[in-house]
Amino acid sequence: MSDLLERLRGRGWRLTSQRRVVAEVLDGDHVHLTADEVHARAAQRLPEISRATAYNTLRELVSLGEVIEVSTDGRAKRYDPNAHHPHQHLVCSNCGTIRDVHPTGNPLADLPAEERFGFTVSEVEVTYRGLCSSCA
Amino acid sequence: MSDLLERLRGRGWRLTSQRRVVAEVLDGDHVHLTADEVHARAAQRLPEISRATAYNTLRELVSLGEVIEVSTDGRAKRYDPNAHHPHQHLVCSNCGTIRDVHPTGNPLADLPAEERFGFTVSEVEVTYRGLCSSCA
DNA sequence: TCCTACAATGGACAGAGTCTAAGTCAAGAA
DNA sequence: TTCTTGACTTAGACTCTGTCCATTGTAGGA
Repeated sequence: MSDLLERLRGRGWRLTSQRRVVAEVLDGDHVHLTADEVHARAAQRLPEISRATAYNTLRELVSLGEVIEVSTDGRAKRYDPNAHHPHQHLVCSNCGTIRDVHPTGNPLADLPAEERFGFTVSEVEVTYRGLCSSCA
Repeated sequence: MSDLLERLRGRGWRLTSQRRVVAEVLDGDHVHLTADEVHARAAQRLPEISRATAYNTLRELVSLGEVIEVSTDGRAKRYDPNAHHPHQHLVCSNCGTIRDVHPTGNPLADLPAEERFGFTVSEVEVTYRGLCSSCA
């Protein structure tokens, strides 16, 4: 994630302390925080940061392709910094824990032409659900 | 869908006019209405029906396994009455149109044991995204 | 150092969904 | 048929998530 800031600067992103802490909070594997969680953690380091700024920064990171927006439960969207390694998600139906997973196969190839209804299909999103070891 | 009411009665569901119109509204293929759309259509037939009742009835139909809850866009959840025929969804990224599709293959088998992190995986949800013929 | 365009703030607002207290009614009992 | 009662419905307040806007602040170039 440290090179994220480099990449952003390279794209002409104005680097502010707020944007820096938001980017820092989104560092690591299997990170899937909600916007409010991102804001709360950012506020631990930079108490003045506003909710709107957290939301704005997340939206920009998503549109820059640096972070993926995931909504696995119809509640708050979650933000996944693992945007440069294609993956899918495994979600615990009980506690909501999310893990990044890498299934084999290519689900796009599994959708026959007669099942495409004239759509130009470009993306597939797969969500596995079940119980994690703690909840089982 | 007409036998849905039979099944519900068989389960001891108290059959009210409100529940009947909600069930009737959810009839057909490729039906993916939001809760508010369900309420609006139900209200055309039964003007007094309240929003809370529409929400309650949908929640019950979901927990009875008669209707599937789908959230393809992080906005309002949609309700899919096609619960007894396993299928996945194809969504237009532009206009939001949803179609039921039937991919070949078994995505559950594509998740190797070492990628399951101790989870008991029971379900897979696949969402194909792209542009429909009108939006392309 | 100074400027200024871009970013941050905070509070109002909006959409989706839940909750509650009070009123109503379906369906079994008599 | 009428009565009774617990389940169902209602309206509106409330919560949660997210967006918008007018104002204030500041990063970074000249």
